[in-house]
Amino acid sequence: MTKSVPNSHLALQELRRRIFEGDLPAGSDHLESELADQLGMSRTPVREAVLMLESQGLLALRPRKGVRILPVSPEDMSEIYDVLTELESLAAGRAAEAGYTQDALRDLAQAIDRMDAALERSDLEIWATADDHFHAELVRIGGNRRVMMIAAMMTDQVRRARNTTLYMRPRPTKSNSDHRRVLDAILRGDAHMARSLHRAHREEAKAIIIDLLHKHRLRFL
Amino acid sequence: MTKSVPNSHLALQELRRRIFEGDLPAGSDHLESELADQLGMSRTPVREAVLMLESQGLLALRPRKGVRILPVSPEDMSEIYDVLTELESLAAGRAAEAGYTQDALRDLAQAIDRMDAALERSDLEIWATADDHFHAELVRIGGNRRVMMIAAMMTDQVRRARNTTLYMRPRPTKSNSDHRRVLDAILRGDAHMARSLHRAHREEAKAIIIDLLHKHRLRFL
DNA sequence: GTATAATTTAATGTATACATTATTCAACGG
DNA sequence: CCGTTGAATAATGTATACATTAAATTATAC
Repeated sequence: MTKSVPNSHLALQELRRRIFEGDLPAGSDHLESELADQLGMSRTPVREAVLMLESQGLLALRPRKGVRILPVSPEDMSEIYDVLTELESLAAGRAAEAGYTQDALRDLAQAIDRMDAALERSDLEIWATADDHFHAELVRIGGNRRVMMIAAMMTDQVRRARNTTLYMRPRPTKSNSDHRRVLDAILRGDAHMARSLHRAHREEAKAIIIDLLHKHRLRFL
Repeated sequence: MTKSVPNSHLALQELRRRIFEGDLPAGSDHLESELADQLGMSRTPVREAVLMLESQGLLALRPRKGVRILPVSPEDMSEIYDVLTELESLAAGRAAEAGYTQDALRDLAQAIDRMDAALERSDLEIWATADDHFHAELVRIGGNRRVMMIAAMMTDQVRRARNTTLYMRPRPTKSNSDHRRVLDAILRGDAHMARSLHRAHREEAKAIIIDLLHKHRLRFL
């Protein structure tokens, strides 16, 4: 028995994958009919997927010119990191106030452990995956569904850029100790400390990335 | 010559209007075909509009049951106000850093004046419109397009609820003096002060509204 | 009378044909 | 030769017909 998953949903997934993996490069244009052909379905579900992706800021519909996969400029990165800084800090504070048990925070702790281990082996891919997980989980336990949704959206928008800069930046050892201190503050229920620690963490990350983009003259990704 | 505005765009506008004005009440269900009939167009553009509205959090698609106009619960209000608090405070700080001239801030100042005048006459509708304008303009001069988009989305989600609570809450005189102090901090270029003043302003507003909802046993709006 | 299975129904999901319109390219006039 | 106009073109926007499928309803067995 084949479970019924709508084509529009498949199109959404597949287009997202192609954007993140670079099969649809930043700045490239594509006709609805081309995409439909490639995905083996009609324009209708593709169009629906494209509308979703537009509202998520991953591409732009340019009438008569096709859909453009949106590049991410340094200014975009700055905007996105600013939003993430504010909302994740809020989440960190709220998580601290919520009084989670150590057990409920195990997922966070394990993500940090994976980051440490990955860093030992200099496996930046694994490190990045665990880092993403840490931030997503932090936002989740913050308990605000809208913050979750917005943070996921912002993270998606920088995903490609992140892959590019990952191997340029210095080894993120400081990042790991930051994470531990944030987790510790949450465990102790120190909301103010969790907030400000995480804010500082994000602001540093932003500064490093933006600096990197300028140094390497990366006008967009 | 007839200006060419796509039906899907008309549908979006008109559905938004009907949601905000209560023609499509919170919690009500509607079939795509009904909406299409009412709007005098086929299902296709209506469907596209509905997908947009779903991604903006105004309605939910419930397969086989029609689209549901999403009610806003006190928990939703709390989430939304938290997001607005963080992002508008960021905007206030950034606006202060940007070093705007008095002239560039005229729009903000005028909005405050309109609020004062409206309050004199106890015209809460006008006051609310000017208040919306103040917050939107504040976010605009904050210079982060993503913050603008998110703030607009959150504001849309509480628009209906706001209309309901507007006449329940005490006269927002404190609100006006808050606004003046925020504007003053921005003018002086005091980012830290602008941030914390606006944060306090929003946190107070949140507390008042949430309290009101509980007192009046308003489980959703 | 109740529970289960089969059938009907009604709504969405999808394909396709068509309408509309911005762009392109060519013809024409200056 | 350049600019303007107008037809051709190609893409999106829209309507509609159809396929699919979850829900409702009926029929049937126990």
